[in-house]
Amino acid sequence: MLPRSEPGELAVLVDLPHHSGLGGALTYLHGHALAPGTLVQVPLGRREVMGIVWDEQATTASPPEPGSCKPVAAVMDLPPLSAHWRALVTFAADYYRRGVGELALSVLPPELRKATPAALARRGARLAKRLNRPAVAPHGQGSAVDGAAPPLTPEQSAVLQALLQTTGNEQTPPAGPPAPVLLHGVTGSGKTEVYLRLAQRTLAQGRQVLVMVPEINLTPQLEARLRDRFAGHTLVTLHSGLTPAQRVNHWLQAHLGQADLLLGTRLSVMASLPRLGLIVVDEEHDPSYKQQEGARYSARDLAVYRARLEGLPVILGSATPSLESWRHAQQGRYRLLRMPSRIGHGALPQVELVDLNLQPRRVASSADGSLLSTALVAAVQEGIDRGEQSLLLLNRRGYAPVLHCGACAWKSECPHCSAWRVFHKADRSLRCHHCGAAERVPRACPACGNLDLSPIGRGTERLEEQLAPLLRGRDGGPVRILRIDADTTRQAGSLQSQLAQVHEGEVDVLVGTQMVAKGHDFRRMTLVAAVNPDGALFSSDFRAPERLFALLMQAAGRAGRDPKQAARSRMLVQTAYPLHPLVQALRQHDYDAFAASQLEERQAVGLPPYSHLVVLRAEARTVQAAQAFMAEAGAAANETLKSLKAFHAAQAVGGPFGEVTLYPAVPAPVARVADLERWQMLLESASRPTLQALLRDWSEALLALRERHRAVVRWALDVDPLSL
DNA sequence: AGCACGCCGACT
DNA sequence: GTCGGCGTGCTC
Repeated sequence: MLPRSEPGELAVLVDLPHHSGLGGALTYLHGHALAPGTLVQVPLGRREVMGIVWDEQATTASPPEPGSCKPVAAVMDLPPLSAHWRALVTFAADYYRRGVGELALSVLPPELRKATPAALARRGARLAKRLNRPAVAPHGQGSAVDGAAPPLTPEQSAVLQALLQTTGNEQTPPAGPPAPVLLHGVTGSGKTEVYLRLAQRTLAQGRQVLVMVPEINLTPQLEARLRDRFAGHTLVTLHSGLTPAQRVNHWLQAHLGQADLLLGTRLSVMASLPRLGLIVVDEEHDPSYKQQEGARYSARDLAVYRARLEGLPVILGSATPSLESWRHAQQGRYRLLRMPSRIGHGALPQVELVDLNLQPRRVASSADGSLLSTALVAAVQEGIDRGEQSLLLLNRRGYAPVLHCGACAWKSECPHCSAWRVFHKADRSLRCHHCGAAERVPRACPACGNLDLSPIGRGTERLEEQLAPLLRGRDGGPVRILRIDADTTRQAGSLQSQLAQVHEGEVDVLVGTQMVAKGHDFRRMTLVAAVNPDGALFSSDFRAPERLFALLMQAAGRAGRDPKQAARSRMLVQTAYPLHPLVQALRQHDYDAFAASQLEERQAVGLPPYSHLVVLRAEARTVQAAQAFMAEAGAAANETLKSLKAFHAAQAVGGPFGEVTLYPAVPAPVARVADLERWQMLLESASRPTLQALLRDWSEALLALRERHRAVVRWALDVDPLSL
């Protein structure tokens, strides 16, 4: 039992990395007690930093010498962060193996962390002034009121009816915390209206609503719709695209309870919402909910945890649920509600397979045999002739993925990465998509001087170029092709303006990467084509098929959104594997069949959701350094596992001890990036508690390896990794 | 992580 | 003679 702290001592979290040895709270002095969750400024070394008063806890490291504690420098005039918020942060830090202080401070807006009490007071005054000004309707007439809700379809009614039973209502409050709901609704089935109705009820109860989306820039319609429907309420957004000032203002409005709705990306799951009453996670399958650096949390999983913690309803919505959520629903841990039909008479587009094995006459082919089939070109032309639009999907930007010398077999290898540099014709450059290194395309082969360098394979640039001469515009003029990918949308606002062109009908054919497959409501789109999806069918990444299926289902949803055109809307899939279960399921729009086949495969080899994974990733200057670190880390894991087993046997309590499999360290799929060798080691267990118990001890042991492995530039644990 | 202190090369 | 490279170490 640790001695109780002296009166006047406070536990305060500051942003120190986990490896500093000061992962927990530090002790500071203050004249009187401060409520946990209070923001304070404290001296730390030679600087002054933001800290959060924390609950007294046994893990608080005692100061090296009594009497060496410094006093709190300033107390921020802000309501303390709630016990719920603190519990969420504590859980996330523990589960994802990060320092509590590091995590807690990292989820505050950066501008808030730099703020002084005076600056915060100024901001607060400005926000209060804005709040007192009456909300104004679009044309300045009186207070804004919420917009009218459209009538519900029978399917929406049924789902809402079921949901109201789950979430209770004024007359019959629910018994116990409501189970998470998985809303499986095809694109265009009207999931959003269900969210809106639930939000309406929650707002009417005087509570806040959190709506999460994968990427806010890709779904401007949702924000517009929420603002329109809830014009009488305050909506704020939270995402990394905001200016620092906007971000802190929006965060404060949520924290102060001034905002009724928060629409945001994954980082908003950690927002402070004192009156929170409902969480919606739209497109719950989307990989962008998983943070890929720092604390690698899954915002979807944390949303479910937060809802349970606070006893709130949470709705996960998707047309192609993640297999994790799907399994939970099948096991009855989540409640499954379904919306299988499209609103109005809109049918999902007819999916037609173009069997590349049966395509002898290639309209355009490139060196590696990838091609544009006559069927595809004809379908696009038909659309143009009717004044409709087509979308061609190719998940590869640039002109060609590699440049090749026919004389000496030189290839455009990146000098810093184990990857090819991509040929970008637009600016005549060779660019590495991993480290960003760019160089002008050489005139001649750097190895042998041969002048004849040929591009191999095809990216969006080349597709655009090859397509143009094969099509003619509606009035006999040139066809209007627009390419949208990360290269054409680098500038701020360019994505919006390019999308506007499509909406205005100034484009016949849209060529793009997956970024155009998400969410956009293209009214004139009647054809969607997947040009070359086969790569993902046999990828080494076990989640590649799941991602491909979601992408293609989502892409299919882009076609036929106008019910008048829905009947003749099509999706073309060029594939050499027309009998592949994924392709067959796609053809039938059959998510259930796809999920069943995938789950069967996953179960057979013991992959998620039938097991839980943790990956240790490390980057080092040399292969030897990476391997040496991995060897010691692996030995430490085995040690930890052994003592854990012994402890479990001695205790002779609890359930059976879950087995943990430790796989040998292997190079990452792209083994070298920016001159750093990347290695990884996988741990797998069917028992999450066992894996977590192992992780708690192992991660501490890993910290001790730091000094002896200075050559390892960085390493990190990835709990529940999305890609291996 | 910051931000020190701490010892060795080219310059106002 | 100083400015500055990043190695090592500490922060209640």
